[in-house]
Amino acid sequence: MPWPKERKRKTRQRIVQAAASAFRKQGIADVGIAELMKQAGLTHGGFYAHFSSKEDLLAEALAHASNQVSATLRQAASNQPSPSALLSIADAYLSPKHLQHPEAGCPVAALGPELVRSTANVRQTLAKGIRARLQALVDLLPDDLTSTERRQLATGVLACMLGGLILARGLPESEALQVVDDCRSFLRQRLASNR
Amino acid sequence: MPWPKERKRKTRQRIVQAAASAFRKQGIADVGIAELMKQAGLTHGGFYAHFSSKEDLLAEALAHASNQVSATLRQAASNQPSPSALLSIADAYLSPKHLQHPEAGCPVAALGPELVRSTANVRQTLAKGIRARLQALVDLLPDDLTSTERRQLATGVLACMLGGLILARGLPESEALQVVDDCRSFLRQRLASNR
DNA sequence: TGTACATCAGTGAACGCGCGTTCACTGATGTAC
DNA sequence: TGTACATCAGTGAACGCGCGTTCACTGATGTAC
Repeated sequence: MPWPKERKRKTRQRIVQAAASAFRKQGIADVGIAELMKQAGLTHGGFYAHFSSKEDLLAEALAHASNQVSATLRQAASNQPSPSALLSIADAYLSPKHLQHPEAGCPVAALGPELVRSTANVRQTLAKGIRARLQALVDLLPDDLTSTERRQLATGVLACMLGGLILARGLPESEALQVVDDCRSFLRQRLASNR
Repeated sequence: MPWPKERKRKTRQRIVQAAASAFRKQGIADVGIAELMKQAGLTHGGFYAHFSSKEDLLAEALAHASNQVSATLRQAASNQPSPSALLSIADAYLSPKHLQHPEAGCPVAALGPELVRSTANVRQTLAKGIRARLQALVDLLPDDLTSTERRQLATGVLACMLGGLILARGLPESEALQVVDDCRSFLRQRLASNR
């Protein structure tokens, strides 16, 4: 083993991070391997020492972005009592910051439809991410609801968060801020009635 | 005027229709001009007699798809009293048919994030479509609500519809059907309380 | 009524470009002796 | 302790391909006389 074993892992991680940002910012088709490798401080030829193809990297970048966002949302919910934990998550998701920074935000909002059309490997990673997000929300709901009620509530709230962000990004800034605010109000009222 | 003036208009319309389907089905980058023209029964060179660029066509195809979906949803709401009109629209939007046929469905659900990254012309068309959709929902809400309440309700419902469909398309079929059903239940309960 | 002409939607070869991928090579490092 | 060697992450030129766009040309049609 001529090179430190850690070095390759770190390089790979740099590529994945660059890819996770670039894909979310520019879309999958508009990001080139050469550009990505340059961002990681390398030349394009070395790419295939780490990944078998662009799609292969995409799946890893997606998983990375999903985990990143999950962690952020988990933190937003921490130390909040059950009903307002969901609201805190919605507030974080529907924030101006998230609206304006797709490259650091939810990969489903930034790339969802493109990912659906991708390879089986990418689609499986996407499905895994969605299931994890749904489960995380379900786990935050109080025990006195039935599991069906919790699933419906979690699904509806997540759908509204995702759709609200995508709608907002399709509008000029002032209208976009109005849309995310309106979605927050909508969810606040829905969750106040608690079922 | 050597050729019937109607002929060019009809040919153009055929290209727009083919593009509207193909873009929603395969994404913008994966649809080629040559393939599109073939679907319209023409060869690729003739494209530029009708459009100045692929982006130009995209804007028109988007407008076409938006109008198409608006008409479908308007029909779903027709003859329904005010509260259930919104629910009828949600049921149509969150239907298995819409889930399985992005090529004939909502262009925001099929292409939203890609459109946001596109040219100013395309983004303006997208914004116009979103505003029209929001306004259509607002107009269906009863007059005894304030305009703020109506806007928040319409925005929240539309966001949930859009997000629910995108989430569902990221999952295998049986889970996808569960997600759209759960969103419908979520909205039914939200709209039952009427604010 | 018939014929020469102008128009322009549509044809199909060609161009230029960028991208994903391949491959022969390099050179920094850990190991064997 | 020092030196020859094996490894393999990373380099950079090259390949092949597909795509958006251009352009000289065609031929079906309406119009002028």
